Amino acid sequence: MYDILLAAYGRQAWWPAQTSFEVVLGAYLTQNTAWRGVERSLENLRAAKALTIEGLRMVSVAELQRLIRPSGFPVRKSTALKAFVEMLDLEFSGSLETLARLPTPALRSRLLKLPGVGPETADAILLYALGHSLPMADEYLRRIAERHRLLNPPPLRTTGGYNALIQLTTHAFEADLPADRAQLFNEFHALTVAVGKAHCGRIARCAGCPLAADLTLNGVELPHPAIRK
DNA sequence: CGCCAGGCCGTGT
DNA sequence: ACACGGCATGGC
Repeated sequence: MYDILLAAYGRQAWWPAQTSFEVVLGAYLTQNTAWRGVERSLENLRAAKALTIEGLRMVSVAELQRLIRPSGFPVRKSTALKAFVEMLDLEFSGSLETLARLPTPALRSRLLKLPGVGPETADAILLYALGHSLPMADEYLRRIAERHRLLNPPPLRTTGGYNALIQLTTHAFEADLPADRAQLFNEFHALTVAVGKAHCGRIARCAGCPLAADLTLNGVELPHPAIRK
């Protein structure tokens, strides 16, 4: 599946951001939101000099809500972002580098305690902003696993479903060297989003999907119907 | 106009 | 643990 997607879409060079902190902001803002809107919010933040830790610390919540409006849920997301900066200031001397020094399991646990941070946001921050090597999943991978019957029972939109997808990805890359795995996890998720945006929405658009024709598991070809869920 | 988007949270069972 | 509805905005 990795090879098929890489051949179809090429290297994705994720995460699309200039700084690690910008990755964090994007990870929050893209929750259940089209990336286009996130780009507009990030532009607003950039223009307001609020794209840095210091900048975000200084901006008022009301102003922050106005700036991130294009990516939706302004009340929840502004509160969550302020909480992230507060944690950074109180526990990690306001430094992402300090935060990144925690061992992966402790760091993940800490992130999950933050308001507005669930499994996907935590793992995106770990993998793309803090340089930790770990597999991650998202709604697109969940749909792919469901529609191509990669898991039995099919993964649900719950913590259990998310963990099942993480295990599946871990096993799939088991044979690869640890040094390569970070890059493979990085690229695989980016490719998942690439195919997801094109073909794996709530309503599947199978026409032209590189997975629909080629993906086989245990010798069984796995085209999927345009189911809706 | 209706449906959708790179989730997460509170409540009820 | 899981089901379900709410959270908000802009694009198509």
